[in-house]
Amino acid sequence: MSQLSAGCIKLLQTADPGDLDVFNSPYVVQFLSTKRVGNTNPTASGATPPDRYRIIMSDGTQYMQAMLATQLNEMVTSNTITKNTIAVLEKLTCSFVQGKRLVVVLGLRVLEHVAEKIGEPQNIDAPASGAETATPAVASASTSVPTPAAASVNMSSSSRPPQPPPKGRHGNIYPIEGLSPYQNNWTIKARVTQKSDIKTWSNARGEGKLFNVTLMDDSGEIRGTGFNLAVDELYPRLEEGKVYYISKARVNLAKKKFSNVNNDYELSFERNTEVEECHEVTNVPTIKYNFVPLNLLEELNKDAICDVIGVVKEASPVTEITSVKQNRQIPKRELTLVDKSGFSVRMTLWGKQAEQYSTAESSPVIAFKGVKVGDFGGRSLSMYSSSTMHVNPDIDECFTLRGWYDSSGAEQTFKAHSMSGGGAASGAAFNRADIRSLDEVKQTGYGMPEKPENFSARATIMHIKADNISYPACPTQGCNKKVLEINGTWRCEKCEQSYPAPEHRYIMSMAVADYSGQAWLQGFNEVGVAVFGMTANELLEKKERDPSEYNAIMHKANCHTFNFSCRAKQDTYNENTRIRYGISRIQPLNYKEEAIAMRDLLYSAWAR
DNA sequence: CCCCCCCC
Repeated sequence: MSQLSAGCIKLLQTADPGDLDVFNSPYVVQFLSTKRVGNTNPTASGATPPDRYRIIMSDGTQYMQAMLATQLNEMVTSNTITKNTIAVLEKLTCSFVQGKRLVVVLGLRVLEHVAEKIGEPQNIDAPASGAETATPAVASASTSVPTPAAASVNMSSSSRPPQPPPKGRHGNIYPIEGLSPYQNNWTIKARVTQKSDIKTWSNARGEGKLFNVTLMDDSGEIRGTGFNLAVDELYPRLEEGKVYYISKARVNLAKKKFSNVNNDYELSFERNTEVEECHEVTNVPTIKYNFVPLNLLEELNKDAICDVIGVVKEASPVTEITSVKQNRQIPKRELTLVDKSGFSVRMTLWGKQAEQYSTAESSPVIAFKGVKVGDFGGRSLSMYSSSTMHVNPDIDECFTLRGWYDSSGAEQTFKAHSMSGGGAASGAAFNRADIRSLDEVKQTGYGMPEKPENFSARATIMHIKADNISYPACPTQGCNKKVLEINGTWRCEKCEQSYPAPEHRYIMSMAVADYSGQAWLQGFNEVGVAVFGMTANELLEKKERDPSEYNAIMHKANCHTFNFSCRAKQDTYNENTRIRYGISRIQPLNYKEEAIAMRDLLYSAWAR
């Protein structure tokens, strides 16, 4: 029988995600289970997303969860890998986002099938205390704790500063990790991996301007900030991507909650701070990425920070939004990114990033570091001012994507993260672990202060409003506009066309209840299709043919329980302000799935 | 000395 790579699970669970030596080593593991997860599509809205498999792999001592890349799904469906299969992992990727490590198996080779589990492996996750609190912002964690192995992959040498002692004035080259307020007379040799816009502020304590940079060497990274005069002096001189000797800056304690740079300290550039460009750039790593494939974005939590790379399929013009909170106009631009996973996702650029984005090249590959995961339309991405984007970076992933897109990707259609393709409905994915009771939603004023809020609920239909259950809509794909009958044809004002017949679309208003109370939920076409199991055209036809059958269908729709993703939004109509609850997703209960989730919940409670 | 990261 094959020898499992004892200890590899611990390595995979603890290594720096950028440590290629760890994640490309040929570990021998045993699969304890393969489980299909997520993503059934009950609204009959068309394409089904690819299945994904979560696997449990063991080294005989410990086991951990991982995802199987979708291109390996066939190994599960064909039973090439099953429970107890022993295989060599040939390629893995690892992302680490908000305390949640995501290991994806990209390549493996089956060695043998055995009858039983080897050893008594323990769940490596079980006692993981402090996982959430460890590193709030993780994209940076990987860059800031490089192991020597990881550094050597990026650079020609794995040696660390301070050595060899550089010639001339830059005697004491310190590693960034070694900086503290107790050190003086240091010099760092670091690459600017990120430079912000110049920001101005004005508050009770005064006003001014500032900028920040992220500085990185192969020991770690640190944030540097320049205020006022230092902006004038240094902002033009520090360029993203270049390497500098920096000395005589002040080392302050970092306020961690405001920074996703993993360092206890940060630099403040002062009047006498010295900055000199360095042209001899060995030992100074370039940005390291932990790319999350676009199809796996829904594995990440809202507000997680991650790295992605994709082809820009579309780029909107710059528009301006009005930030209510800040009372100012902010330029923004939307990009649509796609990748080989077959998914597309929207990426929002802000401010200068939005304005300066070049549309000269039609479908560039762009690598993003440190972007925020949002839940608009299922999943969306947004840049922070600390995020970076690199167009056509000189890295393997970029070349791979370029080749794929030019040979086939450009012709492909892509799956969006949203269930409701129409765009009218939007909202977060259903989150079983975070179901709200209807009473809580009402009592705590979800959606109250003008800001729409998403929540998940599990509720049972009590009553469906029978009048105005649908409207005649434009049959043009994606239009959905109400059409008017004029002389026997149906006119769409938006498309400026007439059609022989409309396509009826549901506008559902229904009372639902859970153990805590009831609420009225509003839903569009997908909701009606899910509830009645037929299109609005079909339902109307039945109504006209046999009203009693229609009544029976309406009646039968009651008392069914669904998982809902809802959006609470304040709404004023006829001078009445109230909160309306829109359904962005509706899923019939899958009792097997629910039972498994409850079992897992019991197990996890028991494991603690 | 900022620390907001926005909108649909």
